[in-house]
Parts: sequence; C-alpha cells; structure tokens
Amino acid sequence: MKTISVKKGELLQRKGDLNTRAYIVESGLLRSYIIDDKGKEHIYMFGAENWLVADNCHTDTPCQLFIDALEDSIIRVATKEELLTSNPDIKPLLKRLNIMQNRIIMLMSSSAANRYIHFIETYPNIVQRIPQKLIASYLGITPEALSRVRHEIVHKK
Amino acid sequence: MKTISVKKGELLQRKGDLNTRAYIVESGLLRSYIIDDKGKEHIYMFGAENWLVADNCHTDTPCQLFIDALEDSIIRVATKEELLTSNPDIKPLLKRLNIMQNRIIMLMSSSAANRYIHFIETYPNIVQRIPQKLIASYLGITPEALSRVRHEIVHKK
DNA sequence: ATTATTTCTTGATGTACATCAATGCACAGG
DNA sequence: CCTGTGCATTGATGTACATCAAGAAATAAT
Repeated sequence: MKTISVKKGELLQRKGDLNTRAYIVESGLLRSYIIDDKGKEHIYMFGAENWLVADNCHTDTPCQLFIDALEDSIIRVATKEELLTSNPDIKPLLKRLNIMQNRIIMLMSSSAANRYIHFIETYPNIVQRIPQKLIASYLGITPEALSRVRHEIVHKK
Repeated sequence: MKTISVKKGELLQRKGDLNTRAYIVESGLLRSYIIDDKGKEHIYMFGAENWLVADNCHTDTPCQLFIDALEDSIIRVATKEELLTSNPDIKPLLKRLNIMQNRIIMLMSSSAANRYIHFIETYPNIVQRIPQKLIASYLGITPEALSRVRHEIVHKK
C-alpha cells in the first residue's frame, strides 16, 4: 500500500485493465467513468477526501471503468486483497451498497430536475469544485439539459 | 433465523419499515421495488433461488423498498446483524456491488433495446417465469415500449 | 493584457420513449 | 360454456430530453 501524488487530468486506470487497484483519496478529487459505444462519457462516481474509488469487477477480469483525477490529488493505492485483509470492516461496503441503491432508484424514478436537486443536497462540497458538464454527466443528462433545468429551478422559486 | 413459506403476491416488507430483515430465497421468486411519486412501480431487483433480497438501508432508518413474492416461495428470514455474524464472508457483498455497478452503467448508457438484450442474457431463467410488464419495470421502460422493442429485435434478425 | 480554451447558455429541431386508448388473447372461475 | 381479469399488442399523440449550432462568459495560457 503506497501513497502517490497525481496531477489533474492524470489517468489512473482504463477500461480493460486487469487486477485493478483500489484508490483511497487523501486529498483532491477522482472520478470513475465509462465511455459508451457512441464515445460518450458517463460519470459513475466522484471520489473526494476519504472516498474509495475502484472498479468492482471480479479478480482477473477486465475492468469497465476509467479512473482519472479531476484535481491534483494525493492517493493511497492498494490491491483489493490488501485492502480487504488490512481492513476487514464491512461497514464501508454496506454504505457503498446503500449509495448505489439510491443511485439506481434515482435513475429509474426521478426527472432530471429532481436528480439534480438531490445531487446538490447530497454532495454540496463536490458541486462547487467541478464544472456543470461533469454534474450533467453524473446525472445522466447533457450539459444543455442541465443548464435549462437550473434555469427552471431559479424561476420557479 | 427462521424459514417461512409465502404465497404469491404476499408482501414481506413495505417502504418505511424499520429494522427490516434480509430474505434468502430457498425456492420461488421475490421482487423488491419502489413506488414513485406518480404511483408508478419500478422493480429494483428480482430474487430467485439462493438470492438475498434486502433493503440496503442503515439500521434504524426507514427502508425504501417494498418486497413481495412473485411466486409461492420458501424464504429464510434473518436480521441483517444475524446474517453478517453468521456469514462474515464478503464475497457475496462484492458480487452484489458488481451487479449494481453493471445496473447503473446499463441505466446510464444503454438504449431500451440493449438493456433488454442484456437482461435476457443475464437472467434467462427469470425471463420465462414472469410477465413482460415486470421485465419492463425492471428495465425502466413501459410494457408498451418493451413490446415494440421485442418486435424490432425479431424483425432485424 | 491579450489570446486561446473551455464552459455555459439559448434557440431550433430531432428522437426515444411515455401516455392514452382500443383491440385481441389467454386462461381462471363460476 | 360463457365471462371476467390480466397481459400483450398496436396506433395516435405527447413530452422530456438529446442533438446541433451559435454566442456569451468564464478560465487558463502566453
């Protein structure tokens, strides 16, 4: 388990990599994302301070997610085995499951506007640090759509 | 940890319940789902033989998911604490995370048609046991849309 | 400061899927 | 046998969001 320093924009992992690591963010901001068949990026997760960013694929199978740095960051890197043996606590895993459950529910049942409102309430600290187009990508909409959603929200209040 | 028998249609858990249990399916088929603000159901997960069905909420907070039986089923019921102490293996949790990751990626990046194709490849045994409207609900589309998607697929081949 | 790059906004148009409504089917119960 | 009830299909229309294109505004680079 080593600690590394990465520059904004640096790529830590690409789709197809094998035996990928787990990245624990000490400072800075990471993102994991996919690129679909049309070449479009979709952000899977942001990882700020104390977050664990990793592709949850089975060992020895190619991963799906790209991971890069949205800010200059300090990152602890561990193999997944290492991580699990050094920290056998399952609470973080359950928390992660809970977050993903919420994400799925959001994606299935909420409008773009509600997803955005939920996002800024849940991750107020991240909102300020990234351009809106990245929020749009996380929400599953285009930057244009997000711009209009925000306009609406202001005018309805 | 007790074993119970439930009839098709029986409700095991409703949104808002506290300290909800984990249900391990011995035989039969469960589903977990939400009901959105417009009263529409969205299936979160199917649970066939050997699957664990549970709301992944924090202890003592109201749960989000309804759970009911799609077939007459035999179910083992455990508190989550019980489950974790009796079976401290984290592999199933990781598998679950992997499945949810795939679900999120699907929802964000795939068309209705591709989500359907992926579903029938991933859960061929479940497909045959449930009406199409439930598959549609899992995929996040309407039964009408699924009907048209299926029509398309047949005619493209 | 000036230029270059990226981001945000706004408008016009397109499209995937939703909604509503009607019809046809299957099958379960009397 | 008929008759209800739920499911699948099909058509007509609606809508949320995508796409494309152009400017404005903000950030970064020189």
